[in-house]
Amino acid sequence: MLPPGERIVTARTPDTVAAQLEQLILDGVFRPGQLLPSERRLCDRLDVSRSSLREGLRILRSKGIIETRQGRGSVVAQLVPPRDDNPLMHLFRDHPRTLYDLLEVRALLEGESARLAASRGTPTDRVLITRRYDEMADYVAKAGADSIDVERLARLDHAFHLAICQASHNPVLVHTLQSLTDLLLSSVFASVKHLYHRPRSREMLNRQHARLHRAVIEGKPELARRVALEHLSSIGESLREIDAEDRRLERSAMRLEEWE
Amino acid sequence: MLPPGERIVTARTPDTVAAQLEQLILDGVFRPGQLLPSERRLCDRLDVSRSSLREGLRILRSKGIIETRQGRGSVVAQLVPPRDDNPLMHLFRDHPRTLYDLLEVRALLEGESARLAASRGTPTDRVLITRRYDEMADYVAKAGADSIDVERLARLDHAFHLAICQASHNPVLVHTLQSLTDLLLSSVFASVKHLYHRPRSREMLNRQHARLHRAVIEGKPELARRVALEHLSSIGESLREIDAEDRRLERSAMRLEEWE
DNA sequence: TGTGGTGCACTGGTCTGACCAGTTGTTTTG
DNA sequence: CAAAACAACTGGTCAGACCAGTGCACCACA
Repeated sequence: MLPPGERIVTARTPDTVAAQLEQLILDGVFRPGQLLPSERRLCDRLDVSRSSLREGLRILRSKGIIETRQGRGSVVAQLVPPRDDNPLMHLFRDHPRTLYDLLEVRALLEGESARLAASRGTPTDRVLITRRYDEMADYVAKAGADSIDVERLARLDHAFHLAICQASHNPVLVHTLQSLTDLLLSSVFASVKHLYHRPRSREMLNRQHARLHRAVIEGKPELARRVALEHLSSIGESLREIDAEDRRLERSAMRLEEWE
Repeated sequence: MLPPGERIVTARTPDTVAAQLEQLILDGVFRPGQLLPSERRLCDRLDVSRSSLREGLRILRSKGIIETRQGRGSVVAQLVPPRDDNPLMHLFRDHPRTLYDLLEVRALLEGESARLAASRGTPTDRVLITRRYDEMADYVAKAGADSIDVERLARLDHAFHLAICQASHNPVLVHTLQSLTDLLLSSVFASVKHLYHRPRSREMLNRQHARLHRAVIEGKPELARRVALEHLSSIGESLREIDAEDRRLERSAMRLEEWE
């Protein structure tokens, strides 16, 4: 019996081809700028068909490891593809205030996304949005107030908002909002978790989600936008409150340390 | 548009296959979680050999856009960002329709940025904005209509908008807008250039810049926002005109009905 | 003695058709 | 009725052919 979720799969030929060539490049056998052997030669050498070899090369090409020109051959790329560590991460480290700037931008985008979803959303979109909403509402209703799995709730919450955004039918909007959300979660997930822990905040979120869901489903663009804006701005306020409390705790902890 | 220094090369079959399938996914013809038609069927439909089609699928697979299992088929991936770098960046490139989605989001952000600049901008901000505006206006006035260096004008234009955005005092907004602008310029710089080449568009841009500048400097947030929105939407219209004039409607050949 | 054209031997790009190997639903069989 | 066998898909791989660019050696002409 195989472990659930994990699936043993025989390594595909193109993947092993790519891995072997990558290793050769790492080992310095093929150096940057150097011309690789021709495809036919590589087939012989690695003992695979040309189709599989070509798919393997395709993998390396889309990683930016080699560059290919017809009639010429494939060369090992000179530059390592640029890394994308997000410059905003640094901002968060040094300036907590950035969190509220982030919420400001997210509010703008969430608002527009809700507005577009209400005006452009297809029946299919509405079914999906409602499904996400029900999953979230059901979980909140069924789980006792104490036994709530905050991580799971956060995922359901996120899925709901994502469904709305996708109904806007603007991939750029989806992507931009997604990356801001990732940024938010990766930097201050701990704070966001507190939102779900406090009964008062949780009830507020529930009410707002219900209103947002209704506005979108009933096709009321301006209302949807306004509700989304309020939603985000009250999240901001709650985070401010939590922040203020944390500070108080921190101060008292510091005072405690001084005496120990 | 190709990155500078890149040769113009006839589009390879697997690349166009990947681009076509990406477009269909973006259009919602194939939705996340859905099973794609089988490779043989896709070959027939796209009129390419199975080898080329498979290389095309390989491209999508290495971008994380589809997942494939032997004997089962290929499904559109559920999760959008499984990768460390921005996978959708690839998806956006070379898809003309996405351009207008991009402009839609940019309009939203530019509008808010102008509004905030008008309401939060400090005297220093206004001096800087005015300086950028004057540089741009002076250049347009001095240069004869024929002898305009479009690249330089585009830089001045961009600097003006950036100054306004920075006056919003929201680093997240600056960063988000900046990255969308980069995406825009790197993908369709050629089209954008045309805007400056046409006297009619250029005069329109000048007028709108003047009005935007005035609204921000005089501290009229709502006016500034509205002017910025109009600015972006008329850019969109002009690009649509250029696109329509320029060429090829053949892209709409493949649409939903054919796949059902 | 250059020098420009021409051809050939490479390179990758694409197509065809065959067979192997998993998956899944149906049919047969105990 | 359940389990085994089958059939009809799916993707995975292979071999061989031909097309299309590239670059170099060679040769004829100035």
